[in-house]
Amino acid sequence: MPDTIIERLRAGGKKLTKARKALLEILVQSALPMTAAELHVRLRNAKKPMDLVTVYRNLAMLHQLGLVTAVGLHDGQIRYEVRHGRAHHHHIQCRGCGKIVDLMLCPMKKLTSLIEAQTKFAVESHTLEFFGWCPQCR
Amino acid sequence: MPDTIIERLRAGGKKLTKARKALLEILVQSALPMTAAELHVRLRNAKKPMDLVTVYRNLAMLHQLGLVTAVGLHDGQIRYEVRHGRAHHHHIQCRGCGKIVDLMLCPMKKLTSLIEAQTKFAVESHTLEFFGWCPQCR
DNA sequence: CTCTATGCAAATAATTTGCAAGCAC
DNA sequence: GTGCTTGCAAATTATTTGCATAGAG
Repeated sequence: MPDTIIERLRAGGKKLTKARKALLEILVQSALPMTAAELHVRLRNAKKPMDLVTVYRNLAMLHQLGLVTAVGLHDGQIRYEVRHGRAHHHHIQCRGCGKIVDLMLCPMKKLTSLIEAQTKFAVESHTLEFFGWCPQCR
Repeated sequence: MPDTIIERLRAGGKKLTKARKALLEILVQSALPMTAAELHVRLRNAKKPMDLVTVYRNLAMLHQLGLVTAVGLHDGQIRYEVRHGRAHHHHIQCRGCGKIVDLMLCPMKKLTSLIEAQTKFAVESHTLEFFGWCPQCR
């Protein structure tokens, strides 16, 4: 778990509790974005049970500090993944089995300024997700 | 309300009830994607009240027929907009007031084939949403 | 007349809030 | 010790399901 995450927690006035450390460890090791419920189960399996409510609160806090990214795939659940130390990227999810795969590309850079000129919005972030059928499901 | 929407309803074995017609009229006239709750209120205001449950069922049905598109902006609600007769596009939403603006652009065409080659997925659709601050809120 | 559509009640699922006790610093 | 954290219970919000009646074709 990179030191900077802990530093940025502290910079935000947050404490590194045992529970929080366990959650961060799982999240850092996960290659793919996870839901609160998934984290809840993984914490229980790791013998570090944490109330689901606390998982939600920690994810919201980490999101506010900008340490995790919220990923909204269209199954009605919000997933989170650690942002620190990872290149900005997007995902593709299989319509059949729900599998998620990282896409290490993002063509949005140039578009952002175009959109800012067009709408006068100050663009802060974007989401880009693909949906389709994985090799096993098609 | 374009005839083709009604034709495609019928082609799907669906009936054009008064309630459904009122819902479609509001949805067609709306420039921006709407939630089930918003539609419920608008129908009530238009003196064509429809149970919220029925709104959900109609939106799900229209989505299955491919007549509406689901837009997932990150505030925990699904919005729908009529797809028929509109160019494929995306949205930007203000972090402050929640305002949504259409973006008439989509740079995904070339990317799709790149992603299909990279992941072996058959890409079916994608979502692309921007978030930022509108002129009034920044 | 047949089958879909609707309303109402109730059930789920995801997420949030209130409050008292616990732990990090 | 002081204030952020956590767990537990309960409340909210979004959405879905069951069932009997109403309406379209």
